[in-house]
Amino acid sequence: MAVGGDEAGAAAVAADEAAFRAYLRDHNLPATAQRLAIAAVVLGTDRHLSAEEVAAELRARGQQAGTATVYRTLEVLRRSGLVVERDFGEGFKRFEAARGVPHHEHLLCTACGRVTEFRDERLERMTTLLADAHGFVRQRHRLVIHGLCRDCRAGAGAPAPRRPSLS
Amino acid sequence: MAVGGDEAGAAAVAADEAAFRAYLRDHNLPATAQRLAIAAVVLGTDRHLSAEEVAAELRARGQQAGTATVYRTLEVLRRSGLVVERDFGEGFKRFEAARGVPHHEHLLCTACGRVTEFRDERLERMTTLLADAHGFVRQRHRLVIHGLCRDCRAGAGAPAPRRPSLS
DNA sequence: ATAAATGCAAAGGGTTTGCAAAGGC
DNA sequence: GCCTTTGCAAACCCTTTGCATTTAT
Repeated sequence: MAVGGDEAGAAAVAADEAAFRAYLRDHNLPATAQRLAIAAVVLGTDRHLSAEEVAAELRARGQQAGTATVYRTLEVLRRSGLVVERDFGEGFKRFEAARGVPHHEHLLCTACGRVTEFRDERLERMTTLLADAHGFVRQRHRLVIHGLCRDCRAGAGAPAPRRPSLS
Repeated sequence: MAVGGDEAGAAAVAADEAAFRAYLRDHNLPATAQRLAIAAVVLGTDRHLSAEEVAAELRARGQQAGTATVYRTLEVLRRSGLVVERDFGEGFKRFEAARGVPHHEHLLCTACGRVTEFRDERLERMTTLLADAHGFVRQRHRLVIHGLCRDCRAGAGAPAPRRPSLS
């Protein structure tokens, strides 16, 4: 199962990888082969990968890194702002290339696990109003809609596998 | 730190506890002292308690129960429909008395951890439309707004403790 | 009396950490 | 060469499970 390739704009990926190198340099952090490999995996896909999936993809590329290194590097990527950590209540975390997107919501297919993103201004405004109505000053919010994606809705009889193709 | 008391309508709590006894009877499950004590704690508060907090409150009431029993009973309560399980991405789960509320959103104070609930019909409809716009059939959704509650907004200089009073 | 729940402790999954060895800069 | 990272394994947290004992009915 190869991750990456032309899923995400090749140019954008290259730019993100360069930004990560710059971040490492600016913070006097060694640019090790493992760090760059892990960054390439996470920044090179549109998917929301778990730590375990990142490690598996590294292995698939013949670039293996220890579990601890994977977690530590994901934390560095998170601090750099290039990667965002997500928790969909699955019992583990997922990591997503930030791509400079300010904020977006998630649609999660309950059959195949596919994650789709979207952005909606009205929702943005509405959450501010809702918070205000209850005496809160809104800082951020998080919406996840669970449902059936187009594909799974069609083949309702035989639900798609939990690990979908990369579309 | 005493949980319960008059936070939730005393009558409603009594009704829920009776409903739990009925559930146990109907399913041929023994109504043990531990089960009733745990039910009393969770059903008797409006707060969203973690398993550990439930155990602590039991101890505070001199009614102690083993960790495994707490988890097992929380699962029984969940299956009975009287309690709902929540995951706020804190690394553990919280349990909330269902109170027959169909669905609601959460406001989470980032300073003191207080959880406030609210319901909004427009949001309900909007999520259906949003899902539809992306080819999904909406099943359910989950919105958490993070922000500062009224109290923490006021005393901004000295953030309130992570474990707030039961107000 | 019987079948189930309890409690303890051990196992479990995901994640973090301590420390000797390896490797950037 | 100095300082950081790596990798392994142990530790960690929350939760679940196995099993002998206790308990509700």
